[in-house]
Amino acid sequence: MKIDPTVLKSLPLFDRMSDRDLNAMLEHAVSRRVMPGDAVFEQGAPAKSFFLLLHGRLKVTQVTPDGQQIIVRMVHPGDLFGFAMALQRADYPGTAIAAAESLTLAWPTEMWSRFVEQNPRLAVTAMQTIGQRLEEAHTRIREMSTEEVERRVAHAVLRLSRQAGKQVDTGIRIDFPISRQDIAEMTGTTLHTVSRILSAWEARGIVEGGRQKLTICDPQKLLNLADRARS
Amino acid sequence: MKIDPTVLKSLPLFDRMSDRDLNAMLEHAVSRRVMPGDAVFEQGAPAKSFFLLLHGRLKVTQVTPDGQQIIVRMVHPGDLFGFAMALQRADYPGTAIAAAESLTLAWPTEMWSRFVEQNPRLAVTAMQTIGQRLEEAHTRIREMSTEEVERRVAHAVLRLSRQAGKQVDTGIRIDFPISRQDIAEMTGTTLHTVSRILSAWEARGIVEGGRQKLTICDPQKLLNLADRARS
DNA sequence: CGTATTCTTGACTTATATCAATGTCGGTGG
DNA sequence: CCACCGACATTGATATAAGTCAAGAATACG
Repeated sequence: MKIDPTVLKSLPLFDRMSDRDLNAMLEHAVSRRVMPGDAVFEQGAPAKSFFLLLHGRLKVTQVTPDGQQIIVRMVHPGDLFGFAMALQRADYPGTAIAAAESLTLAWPTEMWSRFVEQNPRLAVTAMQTIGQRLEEAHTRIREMSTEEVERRVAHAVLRLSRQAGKQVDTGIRIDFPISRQDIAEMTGTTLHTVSRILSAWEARGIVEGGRQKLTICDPQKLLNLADRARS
Repeated sequence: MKIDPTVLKSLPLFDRMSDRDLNAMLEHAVSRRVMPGDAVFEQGAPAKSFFLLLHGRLKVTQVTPDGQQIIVRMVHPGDLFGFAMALQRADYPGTAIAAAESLTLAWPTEMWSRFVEQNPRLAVTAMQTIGQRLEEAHTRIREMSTEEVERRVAHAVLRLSRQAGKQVDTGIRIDFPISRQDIAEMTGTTLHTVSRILSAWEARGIVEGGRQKLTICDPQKLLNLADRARS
């Protein structure tokens, strides 16, 4: 595998790791390019590997028994994903699909406990990562319990702009293709409602929409919507 | 501290630990009795300790900036709780309140990393614990996104009966005082709606209510409500 | 007992889903 | 290069689940 170790070194997850350990890890890694719409792994499949996203953007989805889909989270460059073994289960709880062309690094599941036991520091860092994810999940539960749809969408869009925002001339552009349906699945609503909300915002000059595109023109107004109730 | 090590030994979290390590941990532990309504720690307070619940029942709550409360999770005997340090934060993200008289064991936060580094096995187990919690959170998000209130309440009640159910003559009784308001805060709805739902179920012989009481008489019917949509 | 929670129930309102068209974009192939 | 197709988006009309408002009743507790 020809992966530049300095790329990994820049990630908080690995920055405390020695060069020797890092190279040992890379020895076992397999990289793979994933095209938009392709799955890295599927819900329910045996968890043969765990992954690191080097470049691109993934969405992790789950489908309910009756066929409804939700987006569990977005995976951004530098994120570990698909470590089902940490959850003590043999299969992946969700499906990881590329939203944009992506580059992943994969390790065999068996290596996880070896790496962790050899390198307790990695264990601590990994735990903090899951902890953060748990906190994000609680935030989402809190929002879904207490906020009406418009505020939830405002929060979701603001998060996206922080995690995947790219400065362009008219504002901050979400840097990967995202549909109304996607936003609906992230906030627990329908694409119709999202469409109406974004249309209203566009009329007020807060955002600029488009087919699988979204640009935030006035982050301040969006923050107001998200924080104070009923504007 | 006079705590019987065999009690801890029976918990999955500690069963692989040597007697020596276990005793070393207990050396630093402080036990405390908590009366119903009392808080073990408060949201936003500095995370001085992490805890283990030996006996009783706690609810972990969060309040939103505008004063609405939600129940993040219930803590059952044997559960670790309040380990904010794993989330890499210095304060508690929620408040832990005793629902019934409880007995907790507390360690100073600083000890966590020491224990973990001395005992990698503990790290792995702890990570699995957080992982399970993450999965529970995702389940809740999925339910809140796709299910109507009655099914969510059904799922919540079934979970309670699994985690805190006690066989009594008329069915399975939730073994701690729980109000309609509590169930509402666990499912993202209002106490009115919960009350109506429980009344309807009582009329159908599925449950038996009461002030801060709840008994499941017909788990099968409840499962039907939870699984199949619109009965 | 009386006082304070907790619970129930009815009437009304509203946010949001659902149903149903129609419009628009962007890529593919003729 | 244009035309067409499929995916995505918009928007109106209507339905409805669940929230809000408002009393009252039941239960526990001091």
